Amino acid sequence: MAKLNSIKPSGKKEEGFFEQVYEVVRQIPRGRVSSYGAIAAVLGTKLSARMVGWAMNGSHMVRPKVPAHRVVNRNGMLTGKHHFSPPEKMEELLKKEGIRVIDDQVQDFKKKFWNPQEEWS
DNA sequence: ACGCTGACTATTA
DNA sequence: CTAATAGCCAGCG
Repeated sequence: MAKLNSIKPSGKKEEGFFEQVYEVVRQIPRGRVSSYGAIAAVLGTKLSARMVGWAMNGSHMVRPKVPAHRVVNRNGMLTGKHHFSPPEKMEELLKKEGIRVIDDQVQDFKKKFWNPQEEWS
């Protein structure tokens, strides 16, 4: 385990890349899912979707809560489900939203895919 | 200031 | 078809 902290909100306002990601993810409507690459593209870092996922790391403590469970990888796989608490909560939430999740994979992901660029001018 | 890590993505073997 | 590697950007020690 490398660093357990990674992101630490030490009272300082983390204004920047993170808040941007949170905003976009919060725009995701219920019953829809998005991908890191798509969000990254809106932020301008489409070449590095890693930053998006990393930002999500802080989404857990960010207020208001960020629907990170609606964000999956390009394959529709719940790669970040292990970062939830508990991880099974992610697919459970998605299922409740009407999204079919089988084997950590979003069914009809392409159909449920929500493009942030559409809502994000 | 330099280096490392990271919930990804695309390309090459 | 599956597996492995490279590229990417931003924050923290």
